[in-house]
Amino acid sequence: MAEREVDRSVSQTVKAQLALRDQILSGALRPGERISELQAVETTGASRTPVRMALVRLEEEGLLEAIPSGGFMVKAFSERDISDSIELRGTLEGLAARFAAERGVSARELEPLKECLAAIDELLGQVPISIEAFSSYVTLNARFHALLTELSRSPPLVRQIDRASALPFASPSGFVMAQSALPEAQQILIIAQDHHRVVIDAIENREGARAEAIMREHARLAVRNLRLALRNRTHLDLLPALALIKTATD
Amino acid sequence: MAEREVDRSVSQTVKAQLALRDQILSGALRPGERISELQAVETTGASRTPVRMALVRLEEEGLLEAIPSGGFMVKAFSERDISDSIELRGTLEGLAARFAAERGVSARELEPLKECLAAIDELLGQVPISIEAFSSYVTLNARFHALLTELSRSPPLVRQIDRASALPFASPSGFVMAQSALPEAQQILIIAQDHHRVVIDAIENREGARAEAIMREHARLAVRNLRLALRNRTHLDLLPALALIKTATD
DNA sequence: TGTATGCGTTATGTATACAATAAACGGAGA
DNA sequence: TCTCCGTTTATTGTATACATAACGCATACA
Repeated sequence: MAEREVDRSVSQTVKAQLALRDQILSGALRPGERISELQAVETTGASRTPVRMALVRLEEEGLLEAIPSGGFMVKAFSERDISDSIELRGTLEGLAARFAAERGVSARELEPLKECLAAIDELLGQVPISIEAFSSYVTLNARFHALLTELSRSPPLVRQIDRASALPFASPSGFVMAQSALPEAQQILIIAQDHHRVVIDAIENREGARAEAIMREHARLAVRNLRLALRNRTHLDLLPALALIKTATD
Repeated sequence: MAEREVDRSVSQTVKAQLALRDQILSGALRPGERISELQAVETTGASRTPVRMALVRLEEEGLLEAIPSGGFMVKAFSERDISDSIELRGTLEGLAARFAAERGVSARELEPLKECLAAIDELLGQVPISIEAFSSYVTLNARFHALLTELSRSPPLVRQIDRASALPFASPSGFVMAQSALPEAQQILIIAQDHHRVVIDAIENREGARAEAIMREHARLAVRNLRLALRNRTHLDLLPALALIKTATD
């Protein structure tokens, strides 16, 4: 046996999955590129079995695509794939918000969301917003969306929203990051924050339709601004942007 | 090596996945039950590696749940999980219908859908509907929904809808089957068929909002009737019903 | 010169052996 | 008799060997 350094604190499968995801998101593996198992074994430090398990998981996650003749390749996404994914996610979050409103949420359950809201308000108070504050915003925003999703009390829906977020740009953190280069960034964040406030209000008042509508609008804002960001920075390759997101959210 | 009968026409992984799914859907493996790899190896005829791959895929599919200490168990679903999944699916199909309407669909692309429609009309002409005709209906209905989904021209959305259908009752075939025991079954099918007709019309006339609304209504009909079916047959355990569906759709 | 065929190389699919961990059982002590 | 701890056993996680199929290259023939 090769003197492989084995880290026992985490399973080899998980280790391999994280390592490979990193490689994909960082652009080390380019879209369309075939992934060699042996190469993956070398770069991840795991052996072939866990590597294969990781590859299967990443395929189900949507980052990889099975090649009919065998093996996997990194999936390539068009701009439209990504904007569709954002809208898709918004639709699901809309459903979650409606469920929350219709099923009722206690004041106690809304507390953490309001804390998020307040924390974001504080960040947005700074003009102009610093890069560190922006990074905090990304984290808080992701937390807000996760908490909101949970309010639906619907495990299948929560699961589906998690899956829909696999495409990184579809995540709330993702689109926000894409906008960060724009001078209008702060205005966008202020509008998004208003959406957050409205959805909470709608849920408190048990207005399901309103809660749903605002989340869908929230996603449409994201799509519009993704388009804007891509237009303003024509050189912005999606993949490096993904790497940026990863750094910011970790 | 044991004299294992190896079927080379299909990969062992796929074979194991199909076999295990059958076991879950047929009720041979009950919800909450832990799946033993060794047992799965015996029942599927594949060896441990492909069995494990199949287990990972089924987990991602939502039929299995990973046990923290290792291994997998069959996931259990509440009635609400299932009705939520149906509504979830309806929401996604609504988005697909809207995309189709907004993005435009040629008459040629609508042709197969209209053929489906006509074939279903013919089946519904019989009063009362026979069990064989009902079985054909289930197949045609599933085909209609699949074709409709494709019209969205959005790979991420198609993928997500496929995933949402993993919970068998969430599939159009599923809920229909659950209703089959009811005397009102035929009336329900007639209403559903009307929905199908309306969504085609809306797409043809590029009325995105109307196309979306009718698909969501379609799902709500399904939820109402699932509830009704479950109430009328209190002894109806969900799992045996799944077995019924499987038989009908194969 | 272009194409087709065959062989060799390489990578994937599969099987199984080994290691490590968690559960179950039994025994001993309070 | 109940509880706690140790041992045993079973099951999962990992590694690797083997089989098989695909790809590429080279050579020969048209």
